[in-house]
Amino acid sequence: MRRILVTSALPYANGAIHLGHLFEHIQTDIFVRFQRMLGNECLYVCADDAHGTATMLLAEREGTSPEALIDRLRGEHAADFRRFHISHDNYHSTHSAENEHYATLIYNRLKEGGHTFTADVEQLYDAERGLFLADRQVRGDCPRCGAADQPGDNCDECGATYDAVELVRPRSVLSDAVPQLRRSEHHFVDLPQFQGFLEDWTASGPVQPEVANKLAEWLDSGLRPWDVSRDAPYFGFPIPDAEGKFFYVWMDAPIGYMASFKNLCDRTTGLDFEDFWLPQSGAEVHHFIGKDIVNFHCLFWPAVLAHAGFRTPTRIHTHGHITVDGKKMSKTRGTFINAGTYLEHLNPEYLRYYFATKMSASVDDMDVNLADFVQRVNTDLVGKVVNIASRSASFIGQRFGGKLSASVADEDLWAEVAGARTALADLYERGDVGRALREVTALADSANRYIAARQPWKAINDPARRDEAHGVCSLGVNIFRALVVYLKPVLPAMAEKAEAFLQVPPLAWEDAATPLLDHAIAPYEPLFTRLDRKALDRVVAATRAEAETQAEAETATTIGMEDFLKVDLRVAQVVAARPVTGADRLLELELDVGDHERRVFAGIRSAYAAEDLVGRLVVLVDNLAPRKMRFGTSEGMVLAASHDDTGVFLLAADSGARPGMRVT
RNA sequence: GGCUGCGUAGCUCAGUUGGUUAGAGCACAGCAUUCAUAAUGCUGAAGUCGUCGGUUCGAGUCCGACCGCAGCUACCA
Repeated sequence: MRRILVTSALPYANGAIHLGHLFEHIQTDIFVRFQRMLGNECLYVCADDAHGTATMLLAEREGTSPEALIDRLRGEHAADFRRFHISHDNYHSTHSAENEHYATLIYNRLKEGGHTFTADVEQLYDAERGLFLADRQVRGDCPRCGAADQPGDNCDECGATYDAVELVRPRSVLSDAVPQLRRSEHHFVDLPQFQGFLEDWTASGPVQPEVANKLAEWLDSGLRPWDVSRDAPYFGFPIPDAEGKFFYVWMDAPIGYMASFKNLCDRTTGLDFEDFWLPQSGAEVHHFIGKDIVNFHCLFWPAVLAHAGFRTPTRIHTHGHITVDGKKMSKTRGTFINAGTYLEHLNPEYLRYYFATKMSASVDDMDVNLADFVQRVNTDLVGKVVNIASRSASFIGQRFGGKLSASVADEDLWAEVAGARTALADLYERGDVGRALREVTALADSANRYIAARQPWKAINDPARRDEAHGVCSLGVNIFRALVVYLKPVLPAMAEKAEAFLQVPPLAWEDAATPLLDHAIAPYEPLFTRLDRKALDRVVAATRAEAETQAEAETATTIGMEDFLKVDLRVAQVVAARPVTGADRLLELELDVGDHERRVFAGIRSAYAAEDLVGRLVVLVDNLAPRKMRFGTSEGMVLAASHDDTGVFLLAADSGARPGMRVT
């Protein structure tokens, strides 16, 4: 028996559980349930990632304490997962006594081992809010290309990477204040020391090949020391012997896996933390993560563990991201679907099944397609697999006293179905769940073909062929039972209903090897109903509505007339327009504003051809501060309406308006 | 910008080390069937394998450039 500890990445405590979290947890849960069906000891722990500036600021905005906020969210998250049948053995929090213990212990051991140091860092400080700003919390002009309003780590326009302190005209996204440069002492883990260790570890096979390539890139370019401290105010654990310093959230987040497990051990007899986490442990540790957090799990985490006296992970299973209809999940498109919204309208097992059909051992992204979702569930699952039980069982109940035949009617077919369990187990073990489900569907096809060929509905009325019909229908039920075994990691609730129908104890993997003979079953009741496309549309509509409510709440602050009048809006006529070479989205416009002219770069090239604009009347923000761009200086802004990806629509003045007229 | 991947029928995907006419499921069309939750079976149509160029007797597969998508680029988490 293998002893296996499994984790999913910790959801962050600043929002609800959505499709992305669900994909990962469903993937993990399928692995876990499969291992348990094999008879392995498999423990599955997770937690909320509670620390960091983001939770602190969200709590402040909601007028509550960080502790109250994270408690509330942890409760919501755990409930959402439970309703999706995610079988966590423990769902803890990184803001816990266990986590503080291990974070401190690990840090101290790294320090004692000479793997840490301190150094002064110059960082931008928001004096208005009284805190240091992360790179993404500062925006300004790109120091290389001059593009306006770029984040503090790299430029979206030209792709340059830089430090936030290099930004031209920086401002804080929290308060809009101009940040000050301040010096602060930070604590580092000396990652370059672990270069050789990580090269060996990566090569020893715990990650997928694509991930190994990515890691090789980082290792080849040389590791840099890892800054693991943050200045107060910060919501996190204090660093020992360092006044006003806290552990960076990514320092204590993976340790949260250990803490959650420790918390489970403390209330479970016979479960020992050290059996799983000491270097000589014979147990396995598996992490399931998204490709966006590979660096934390495959560089920092194993290095930190190994140098603090713990074992390293057995395997890190990295998955790709989800797109919906080819695009990133989006609130305005209604595809940023929260777990709670989904559950109001649909059975969670539909989603488990559909996601499962998409799972593979690679890190490819997966496209979720709503039409495909409906079709997969209805055709493959209901139409093929469940249909086998449905079309066989009624005869067993009505004509054969609810009893299955005493022998197998077609040994070859049964051998095909029962014999698939080895290959299927291998696919589940490797994480190739989508392929496993395709195999299961193919087995269902074989069964349906067999039943159609033998026509039990005709044979049953011929006394000479009555036994044959009994045998065919009984084999149908037995094949269905084997398929339920194969699907049970994906569809635990359906499997439970099937077990009641079959009148058997909980099915284990090896039960697929032996048929039920001369066995009484219960009357058949529909096990799984079809997925209604309208219900799915309601989920999308509800999601879109939530997004709109939220957007309104964010912009509904009223302003006085005096604020509005600060904006000098003018009618302007397009004198000349041309595309900007080197920029995909920009048009350069020359505008007549009555007594003066303006040159403006407008991001409307996707919607308007330059020649069509000449002569048009537009509305211009005349007193907008000039912006230096890569291609020149833009002296104003032309007003246009836009919503998400529906397009850009210029505002126009009706005929009769003259260039230079004030717009109020 | 650099990097890791991906781009194959309307949709979702398979295509092992380059080897004959490129596969599956779904959707679609026709036929059959009626036991089954309009569920099943058979047949069919559908692809310049992102674009351009190269290597080779031979390229979906190898190489290069470009386009598109996703992610990373270490202080968003």
